[in-house]
Amino acid sequence: MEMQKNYNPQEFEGRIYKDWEEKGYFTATPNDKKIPFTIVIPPPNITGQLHIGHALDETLQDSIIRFKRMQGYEALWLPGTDHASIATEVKIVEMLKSEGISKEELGREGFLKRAWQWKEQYGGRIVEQLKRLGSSCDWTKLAFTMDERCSRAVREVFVNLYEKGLIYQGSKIINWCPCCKTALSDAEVEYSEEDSYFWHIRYPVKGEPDRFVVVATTRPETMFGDTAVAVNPNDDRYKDLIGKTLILPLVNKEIPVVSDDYVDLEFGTGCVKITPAHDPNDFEVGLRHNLEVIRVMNDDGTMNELSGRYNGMDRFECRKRVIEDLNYIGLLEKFEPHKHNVGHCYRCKNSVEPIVSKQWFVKMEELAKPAIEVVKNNSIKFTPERFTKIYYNWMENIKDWCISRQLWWGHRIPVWYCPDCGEVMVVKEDPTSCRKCGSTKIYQDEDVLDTWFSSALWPFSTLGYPEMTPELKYFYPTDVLVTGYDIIFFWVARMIFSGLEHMKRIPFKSVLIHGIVRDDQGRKMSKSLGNGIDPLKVIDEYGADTLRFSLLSGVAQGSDIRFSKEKCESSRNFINKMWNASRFVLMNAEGIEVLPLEKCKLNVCDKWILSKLNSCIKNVTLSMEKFDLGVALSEVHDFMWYDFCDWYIELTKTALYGENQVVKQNTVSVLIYVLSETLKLLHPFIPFVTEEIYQNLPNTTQSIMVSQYPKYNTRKTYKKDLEKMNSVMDIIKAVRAIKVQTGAPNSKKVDLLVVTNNQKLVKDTQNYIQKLAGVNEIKFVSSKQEINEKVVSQILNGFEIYIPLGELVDISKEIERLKSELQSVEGEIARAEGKLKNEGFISKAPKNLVDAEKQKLEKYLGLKAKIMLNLKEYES
RNA sequence: GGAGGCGUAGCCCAGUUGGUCAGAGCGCUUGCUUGACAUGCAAGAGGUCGAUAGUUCGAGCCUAUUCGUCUCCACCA
Repeated sequence: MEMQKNYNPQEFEGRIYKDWEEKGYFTATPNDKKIPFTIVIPPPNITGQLHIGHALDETLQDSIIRFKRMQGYEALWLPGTDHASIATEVKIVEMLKSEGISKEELGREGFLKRAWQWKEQYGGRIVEQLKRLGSSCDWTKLAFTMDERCSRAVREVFVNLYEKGLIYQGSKIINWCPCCKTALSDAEVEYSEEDSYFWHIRYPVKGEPDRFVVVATTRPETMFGDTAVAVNPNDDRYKDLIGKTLILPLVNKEIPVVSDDYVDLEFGTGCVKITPAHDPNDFEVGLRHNLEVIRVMNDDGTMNELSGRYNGMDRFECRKRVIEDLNYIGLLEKFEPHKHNVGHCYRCKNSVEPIVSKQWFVKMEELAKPAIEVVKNNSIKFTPERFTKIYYNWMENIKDWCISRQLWWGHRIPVWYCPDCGEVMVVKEDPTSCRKCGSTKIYQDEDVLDTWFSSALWPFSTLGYPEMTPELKYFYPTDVLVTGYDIIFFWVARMIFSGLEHMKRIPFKSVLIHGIVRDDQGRKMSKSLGNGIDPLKVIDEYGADTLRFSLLSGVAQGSDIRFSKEKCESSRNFINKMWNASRFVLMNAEGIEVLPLEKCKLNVCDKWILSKLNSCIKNVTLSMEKFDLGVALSEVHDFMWYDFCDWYIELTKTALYGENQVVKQNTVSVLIYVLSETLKLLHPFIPFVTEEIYQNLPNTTQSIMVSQYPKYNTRKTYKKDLEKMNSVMDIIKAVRAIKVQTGAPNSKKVDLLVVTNNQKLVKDTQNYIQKLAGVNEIKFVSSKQEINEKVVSQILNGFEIYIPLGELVDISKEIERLKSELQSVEGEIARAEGKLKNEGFISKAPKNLVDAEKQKLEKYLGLKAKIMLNLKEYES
């Protein structure tokens, strides 16, 4: 099979993926002879399609799972999608709106029908996109957070927690989104600083004309819900007011003045209006003082009948009107600009209202303790480690989790009420009648669960929980969870306490945190900026491997990465380089029987590249084990390009273009071996192209996907040959440099005079020196003095090389170079001497270091002498 | 208010436990169609590692302070 000149991914990526899939390579089954390695995918939301951030997440996971699979683990990457309750519902409502329908018009049943259609469409699309990325997911286990399996798990968990008293219903202050008309958990609120005003309002004191208490507020529209004004008990200004009664303006309601430590003397006026129904702190104050909780706002953000004449008005309109009216009646003392943080719904971005509402909660205190413990005792490790602090911070200050949502798309809360006898049934199977009185009029709770309630169970619900299936037994706990730092609270933390509570075991051993993908200017990708990158377009243009390479190259754990066209291009260039190197190897291997390495006679170059390969394997494996994929990738990249292509391939040309068939066969065999091993190292990162090339190698019998990952072998490091080749390479580089610096034409071949006591090495490798450095004839001389003509020189470690000037034109440049070299050598000498003169260094530094320094000094002194000698000669 | 990240070549970033680590890529300069590759090859230029002080025989790496920048958490009405 003929390889094309340039790498062209479109030709093979689709075909290869299909082939893998058909052969069943992605499927993992419990196997006692193998060790399991499991990753569950962070299920993408079915709200739309995959973005570049997903591509990063999936590429990391796929690379890890492919690595482990090749290492011989029973590697399972379990795929799936998330119903994303509120996010999807928002999208569907938008879609309906464009059709001119509201969700209420459609009704719950009709709405859910549309939602499932949506799920089919977008869920399917996401799966296709994952496949195009090359994801080696076990599709036979594809899950969805609302499928039968996961729903059963949700039901089981809810009932268990309820029966333990860890789920309860209560009226508390929650975050309410008036736009989505649902409660939100604390984590679902995003705060941002906004310019507003601090309004100072006079509340008249009852029975004392012209006396006012001035309260400062940012939310005057909630004043109708005020049930007290609080002052600090130690505030001398207001001591006499405590216990008195105030008249709430505009509605002329009587409210007391209470004292509470919560009030800060320094802030505002020192008097705080207390609105228990609309502020979390006020709610607490209200509890302490037994205050009435008066809710003045409707679910949609309009004012209700308790707000008097403002009834029905939107909250912001009401704020404006209240201020105007207070001003009109002279009760607005003043207002000043004020910046404060306002909470917004993480889905629709509208500002949320703290509101008292009856909701379902999970009691967190007991669940959090063991979840903290498993991280403290290292059962679960965060990479990078600094995220453990963020985790502790959240877990240690956690409040009860509001899990009910006033939405339709999601897991409906498994609670049934009996209107006849008031029985509440929390059960695993849908009941048809009241278990107490037998009434059939029972009805189910209208609300659904927070979408994260089901995601929290993902590592075990997908494997069969509550049933102890063979899969659950074998693959749980999973090994690594790969995700962005943005969902540590939403998801990672909740999976940890859920796993511990329901499985009695951690859900995963380590958490690999990555950052977000930014654009080429370092900006976050966003719809408003329009700077989003569609991974599919990148695949269309460059291929999936290039996309993957770009995402992985330079990923440092936990930090954000930039994505740019330049990056894509340099990734593609690398793959193209590798492609062509392979093409070279294959062209030369044609018609030659490839020998196993053991039967090859290895020369110094072969041993050198094998040693380099060996240490590359060691380093790459080490980095992979640490999930440091960026480092691992750059390690193979460097080996492939700088060692294999730039040096080894060039070195083999003397053999390949020579006449000796045995040497040729040996060389081809080594080339094939090294290439094949390198392809394996690269396969987890760029699976398609490595497979395509691998299939073209002679003697390939299987897919590279299921081949064995290269292993480090101490016997395959040839230390002496490494040293020899370093010398040879030094000589070649020196000759090249001299030629360039003296302005010799590239095509011009030069003679080379060498002073050395290691003539054998030069003789053994003279073919390479001649070919790679453009050298004509190599002669040995005993010393510089023996040379009669004008030469340019280079002093190396153990070698002095001289090139007769001949027609080489410009030696002034060489003099310049020598001078600057002299300068740096003198610098080194000064540094070494300084160190060695330092008593502290001699006595306290390790001995080998001191010795090394002494040797260095000697070496540089010798170098200096020779450089000066040469300089003197040129200048004469 | 609390916590954390980052600040190294023109740009974007690597630098494991302090001692050949001052590095890669892109860009730049010079020269090359050298029988795999111009998506390439060869040779170069370019940085007092944000600032200051300290610990140490020795600091990009440790400590303190400071400046700049970004992020997360809390949310004093």
